[in-house]
Amino acid sequence: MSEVEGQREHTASLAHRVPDLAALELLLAVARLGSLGAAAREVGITQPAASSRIRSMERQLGVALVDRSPRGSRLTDAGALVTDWARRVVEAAAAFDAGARALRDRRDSRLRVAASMTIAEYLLPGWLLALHAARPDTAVSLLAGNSAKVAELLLSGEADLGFVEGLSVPTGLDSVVIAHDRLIVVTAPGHPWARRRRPLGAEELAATPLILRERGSGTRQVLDAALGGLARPLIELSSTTAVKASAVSGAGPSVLSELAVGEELSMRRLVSIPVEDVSLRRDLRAVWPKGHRPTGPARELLSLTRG
Amino acid sequence: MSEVEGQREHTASLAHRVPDLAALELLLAVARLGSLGAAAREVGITQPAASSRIRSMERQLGVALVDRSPRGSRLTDAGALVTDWARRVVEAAAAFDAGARALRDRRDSRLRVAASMTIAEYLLPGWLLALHAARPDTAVSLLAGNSAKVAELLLSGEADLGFVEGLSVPTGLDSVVIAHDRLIVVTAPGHPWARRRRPLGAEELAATPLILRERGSGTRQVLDAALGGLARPLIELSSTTAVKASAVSGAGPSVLSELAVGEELSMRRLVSIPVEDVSLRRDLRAVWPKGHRPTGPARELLSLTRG
DNA sequence: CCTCGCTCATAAGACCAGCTTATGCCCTCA
DNA sequence: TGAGGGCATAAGCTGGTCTTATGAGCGAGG
Repeated sequence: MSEVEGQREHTASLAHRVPDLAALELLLAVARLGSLGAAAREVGITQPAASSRIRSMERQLGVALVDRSPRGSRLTDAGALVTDWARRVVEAAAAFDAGARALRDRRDSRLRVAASMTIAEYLLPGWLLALHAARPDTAVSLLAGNSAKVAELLLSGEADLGFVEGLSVPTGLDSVVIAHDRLIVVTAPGHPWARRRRPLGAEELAATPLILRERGSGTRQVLDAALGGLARPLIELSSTTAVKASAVSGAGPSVLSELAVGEELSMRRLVSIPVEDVSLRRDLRAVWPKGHRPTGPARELLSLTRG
Repeated sequence: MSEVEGQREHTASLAHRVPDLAALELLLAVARLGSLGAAAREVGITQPAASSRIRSMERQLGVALVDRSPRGSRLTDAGALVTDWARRVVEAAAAFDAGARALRDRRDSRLRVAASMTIAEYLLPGWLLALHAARPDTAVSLLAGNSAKVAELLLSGEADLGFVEGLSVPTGLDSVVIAHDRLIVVTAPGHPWARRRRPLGAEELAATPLILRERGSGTRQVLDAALGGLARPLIELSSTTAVKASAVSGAGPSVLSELAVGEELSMRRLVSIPVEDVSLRRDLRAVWPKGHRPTGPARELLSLTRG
């Protein structure tokens, strides 16, 4: 039966083929410390547990990862590669954790951040990790919403620092531009546009039905403004995620923040279509109540975002 | 040691705070399908199992993720954010899986790829995912080594397509440049260089002891060539990973491929120091035995890498 | 030369997390 | 008003993973 099982590999989910996070962290510890036992101590398990965990990982992957010797363990070549790929997974998990933590500690945190969706999704976890590295004892809480909501939270004193993307700064707030974002036209690699030689024109873009966020979203506002209110929806979806999934599946072209599609582009699940004559840049701004310059942890976070 | 180690007191490891991959995949399925039951069917478990898994995830994170109603489940605002962060983790896991799979199927694969370490670590998993999307039935195997090893594998017929980074093309091979890589100078954010106004000059770089890979590595070769063989090592380490860890911990400045430090830069664990008068670009090339133009799956993979 | 100290491996048993099956309630739609 | 889809709860089982206890290889130092 177990040979038949091999055929089902396609259907088995990732979770069955990828070691769990604890195992990946253990592998990183082994790589760094050069010994199973030392790695075991670091992650708080016994040496036999570590030995068995690494061994079952090697079985699962079908590759020898470490060279064990009576005076330590070193990574094999394959192990070095696997460790590096594992590090990416662990880093993504650390970002997840930083975000989730901020989301949970809604109440009594020292630094309460309000951010628009795109920024909260794609940039904030990284900033939080950096902040944690610089000031480990700063507890951050996160509230997400659109620009109006961010302004409201700041003005009512429920948030200390805000981040918005969009064309204008809400009244009553001071701001500084911390980065730029560009909306880009994307399609699945199979779409005819993916093979175009010449950039897309504004009229052609406006004339083509697109997969879009709903009216009122920041992304949609910028696009409508750039095209003069003309964007034709093929489908309207209520989350960036849903829009991406739809575009990846080949339903049609879409316009999305470049922040949102970085991974998809680098993995070639989506391709970017050059556009001319359309300005799809927008500013990302940090904002705070007029006159109340950020201080303390807010200032610290702000300084981290200006890279 | 990393300072993270010091504060292990109540900071349980990531694995205890981040749901496992199966749970994250389930969450993605719920987001996509709008129902716990449907998501459960998709990932091959029963509805109560899914319900309980999501619930324990909400407990673990301390945040409500889905609004359950008698006619389905929708993500809460926080749930939408968490789902997006979860997607990053799952994508990293997918890249891990693609790489590991290629590493395992060393033998009878239809496409045998030989790649230098940097490319194998940072670029290949993404390409493999893209290839898998385009040609799901292509089995790929991966052999990693330095340029000479790649050339040897190609010439002896043990590999169909190779990827190398470096200054020259091994003899006997044809090549095409598929991308460029740049070596960049990085330090921990606390280093004095991080606050420089003016770019670093070549002499200053050559005069400063750096954290480096060992002599003979591709990275080191390029740096030595650019500086005229003058690079002064502060520490010499045998893996990119070790160099990065050392730089992050603040041991000193280092010179690394921008491919290797993307995450560190975006998370601000490292900062990039501008340099002038030094050419640290290098070509990344696909290579194959002279005369034998890639065909079939090799050609397919090649076309994916030229984005 | 022997013993200590480090390494890793193996075996046996305990434990706990998560699954399945079996139900029940709620809501909507025909 | 009954059918169907949606979610929650309860009880029991299974399996993986941990721990403790032990053995064996290798190197350094008295």
